[in-house]
Amino acid sequence: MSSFNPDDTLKLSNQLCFPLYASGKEITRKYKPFLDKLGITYTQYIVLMVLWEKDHVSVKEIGERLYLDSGTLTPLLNKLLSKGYISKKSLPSDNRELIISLTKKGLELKKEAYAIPPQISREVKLTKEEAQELYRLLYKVLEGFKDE
Amino acid sequence: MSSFNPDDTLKLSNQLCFPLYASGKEITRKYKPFLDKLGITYTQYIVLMVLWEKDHVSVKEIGERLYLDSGTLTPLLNKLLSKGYISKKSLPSDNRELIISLTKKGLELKKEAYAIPPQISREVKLTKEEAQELYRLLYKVLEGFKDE
DNA sequence: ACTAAATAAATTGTATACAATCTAATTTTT
DNA sequence: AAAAATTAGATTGTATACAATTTATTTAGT
Repeated sequence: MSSFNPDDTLKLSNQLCFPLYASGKEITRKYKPFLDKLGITYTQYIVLMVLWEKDHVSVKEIGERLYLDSGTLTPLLNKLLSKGYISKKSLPSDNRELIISLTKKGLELKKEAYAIPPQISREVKLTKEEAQELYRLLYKVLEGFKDE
Repeated sequence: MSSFNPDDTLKLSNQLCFPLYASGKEITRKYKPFLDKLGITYTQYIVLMVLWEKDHVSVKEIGERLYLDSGTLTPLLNKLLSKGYISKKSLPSDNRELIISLTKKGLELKKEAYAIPPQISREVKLTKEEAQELYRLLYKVLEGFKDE
């Protein structure tokens, strides 16, 4: 019978946080070789994914979708702007809001991105059922964080 | 019957990568208020966790354990050094290796860290079974990445 | 023993992240 | 309507991350 040892709670192997942190970091690293070919980073890629799904959105909405704040998004959007993938214009009805839109070049990049997700999936060694369960649990964690 | 639409693969909601990335980011953010009280960051905390579990390890071993490279660890270890939590000395049998050890202050910090994991667990709205399954799946992802 | 290859950290350069603060614009209160 | 509160982005400062390169040391091959 093993009794409770407070030391155990501080072992990496007993923490959910560490594998979450590490797998998040490692999976984005897996994207790098593919995204390098497109000349964008992972964070730039997910910003474009938001826009590919729904064009003309505010910085605030992008941030809410991706859990990123303006300190990250402002310089990142400037990079996407200078690369010619997006354009900015302020919302006439509320000049505080900055609306981000895809340029033709930004929209065309989507075609090149199609091939990436299946290649990443292949590197994730999970069955379809496991991947679905992981997906469900991760969103449950994320949703749970929103409350407090 | 819905036919396959290549657009769907590029939706955030269809990607495992995004919730991995986001939950990793968000859970470390949850640690911040607790770690602020100790005056350390999340990455510094997991480096200390490695040392609390096994003292006197090389930079390389810390990096392997945490999936971090020297570009991240070197400046971070210098911060822990200047805060007085660790000491450095090179391995006599191989001067390339830098051995990191806890100071008394670094060891004592462990007592203050005990209380943190249970408080984070409380914010993760998963049942014990779900948390275990998530843990298993995340490590399966991480292990799968090691191969290639 | 001597050179080539390999290894461990440090360094350099680029790109996030995010808290905290600031600024401008809009809304709410009074 | 004027003042106060709120909101959206931008800015500032600190701390990761990591690829690529460099340096010092060690090991392997001849």
